[in-house]
Amino acid sequence: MARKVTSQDVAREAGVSRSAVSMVLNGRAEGAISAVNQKAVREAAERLGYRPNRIAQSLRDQTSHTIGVISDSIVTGAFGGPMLAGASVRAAESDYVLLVMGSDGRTDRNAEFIDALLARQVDGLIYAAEGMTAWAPPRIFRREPHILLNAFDPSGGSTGVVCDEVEGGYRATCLLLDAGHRDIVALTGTPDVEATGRRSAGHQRALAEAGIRGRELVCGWEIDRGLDLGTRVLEAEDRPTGVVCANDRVAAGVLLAAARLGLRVPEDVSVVGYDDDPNVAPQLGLSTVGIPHREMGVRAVDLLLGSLGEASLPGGEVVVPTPVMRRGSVAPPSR
Amino acid sequence: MARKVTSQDVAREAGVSRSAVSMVLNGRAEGAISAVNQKAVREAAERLGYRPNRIAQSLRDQTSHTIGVISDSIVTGAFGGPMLAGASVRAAESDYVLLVMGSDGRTDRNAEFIDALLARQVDGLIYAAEGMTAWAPPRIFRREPHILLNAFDPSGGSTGVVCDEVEGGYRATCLLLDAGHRDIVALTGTPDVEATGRRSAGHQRALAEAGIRGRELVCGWEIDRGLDLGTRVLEAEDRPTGVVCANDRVAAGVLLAAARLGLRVPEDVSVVGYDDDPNVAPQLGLSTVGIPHREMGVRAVDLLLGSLGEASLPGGEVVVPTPVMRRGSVAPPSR
DNA sequence: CTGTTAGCGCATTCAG
DNA sequence: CTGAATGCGCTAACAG
Repeated sequence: MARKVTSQDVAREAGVSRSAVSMVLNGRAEGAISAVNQKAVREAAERLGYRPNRIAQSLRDQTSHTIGVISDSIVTGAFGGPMLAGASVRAAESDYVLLVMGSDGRTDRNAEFIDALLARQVDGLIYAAEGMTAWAPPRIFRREPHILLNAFDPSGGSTGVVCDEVEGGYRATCLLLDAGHRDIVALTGTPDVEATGRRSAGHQRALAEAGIRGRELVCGWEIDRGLDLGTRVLEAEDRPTGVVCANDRVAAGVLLAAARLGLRVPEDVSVVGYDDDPNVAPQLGLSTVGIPHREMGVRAVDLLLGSLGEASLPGGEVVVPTPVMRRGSVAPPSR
Repeated sequence: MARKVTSQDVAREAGVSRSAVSMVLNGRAEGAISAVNQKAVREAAERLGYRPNRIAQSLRDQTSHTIGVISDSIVTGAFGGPMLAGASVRAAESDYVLLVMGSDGRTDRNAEFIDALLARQVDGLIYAAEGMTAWAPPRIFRREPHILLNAFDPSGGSTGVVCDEVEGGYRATCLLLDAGHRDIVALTGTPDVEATGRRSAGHQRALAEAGIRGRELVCGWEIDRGLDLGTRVLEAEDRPTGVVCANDRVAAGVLLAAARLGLRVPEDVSVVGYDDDPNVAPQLGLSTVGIPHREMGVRAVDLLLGSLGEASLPGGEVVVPTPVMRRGSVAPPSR
């Protein structure tokens, strides 16, 4: 921290007192400071490039205008970014700033991180996860205003902003159903991930409403798994007319499998992804269900900031809707 | 900021003065405070859960132990994350914390962000970019200790941490050359991106050393472009035996194209990617050149922190080497 | 209308 | 060995 200009400097330059400077610059001058002096203060501040020291303000006001973000994974994949961006921009709008600590996998360091954040007097805490996770906030975390982002408290005590995975699973399947498909295979993610079960529930509901039974195969999350299982499913006797995938990367794998087998998409088989992965879905023309990461980040900061004022958070899950993206990978079945 | 326990509270609890507390907790107690009192202080601090208020410390020490990170894009893609993670972890090691502001594309807000950061008395500034970019730091930025991450100052005045793109392009091509390929096509990125030219230079050098001429086709960065150009290149009369791609997504597109054309990889054609994209390359078994994002983040913080002490930054580019990843997508040519 | 004072929490003098 | 005093930069209350 180099030598900075203080309100004292401005006061001297303008020939007034420090409190006069403070009042003028904080809009508390009306009916208190003469117009000439107000002008003098403003000009002096401008000339000197005065910027109030927020550290000093924080100490005095007992509020740091700072939110601590902690995560063991946000900083790893493609989705943490937009979430952070949403949070950062929303925070900036309210003149807040994000203090970010990411351990990139070492969850054992979380306690240490929370400590560092609290020592810096953050006004609130966000725990953010890359993929939807159950996370039980430790007591030290719960004692501060806090919210979970893309995570939920299994005990339901803390509030978590998540997207509507059940509805998402439902909508993904409807993409196929609405086009007339009756023979559908779902390539699901791994059961260790919470979202897998929820999407599956939505999927089953959609199937039930249509009065048909589908097949679910545990696949995983990566493109090579999509290639493997996609190949197996598409070269079988009972080849389905539509495939819903765990995510867009898996769907890309299925596209690859179809290509190798000489099958056209969507003429011979329709494919639906999940995530609306910005690196995959638009380029491949994948119909998919999006996860509004950015919006979730905005929402979390919104709620957290709100809870700083009065309304305390209700607990449980705040559900953000999942948008359906219709692109070219779905068509009516040919048989 | 809820009611917090202060050093005053600890002093009262331990029955000593505030200065005694300060000395004990800062290791300045030897030969100054009696052992009994030292113990009393430590226990009282523990019991009360005392955590020194870093805002107050900052005000006093004139150093916030905080680094401002600003970016218009880091928060968007898959690579900003690891960079941030490296930076965050390295900073934490030195008891620093990252204040992150990402505009997610709105570069016009940078000035506003820098202001917010400076008002918070950050000790240093990092400008981070998702993909290597030229960025001329504004004066207000240059006045503080600063460094660019995955970016460089066209004027060379400021220091930027970048990876060795020329060498990367060289190595990518060598992957093919070393396997015996003599008929190579390069699918390059768009010329607006600095990395494109650098990789191309390395590519040409490798070709020249091998005494052969290759073909370069401007392709772009997305999987659909790889599919398009891959198809065109692979179905042509003069089909090459090896293809080097702008990145792993393009390579995935080429793989798709090969599959559709009934060509096997690597038997019929070898493919090399770039980036070592964690979502693509390992799963597809892509031989590729990695970009050490995490390491770059570490390096930037390292240098910045170092420059806070004494040694000022040299200016120009600090180049981090690019690792070669050999996987299964390259084999000797069949003809 | 303006200037002075006090105190946010801390670490460092300097007297005792 | 310890306690009181000082100042970091700011704003609100209060006295002039």
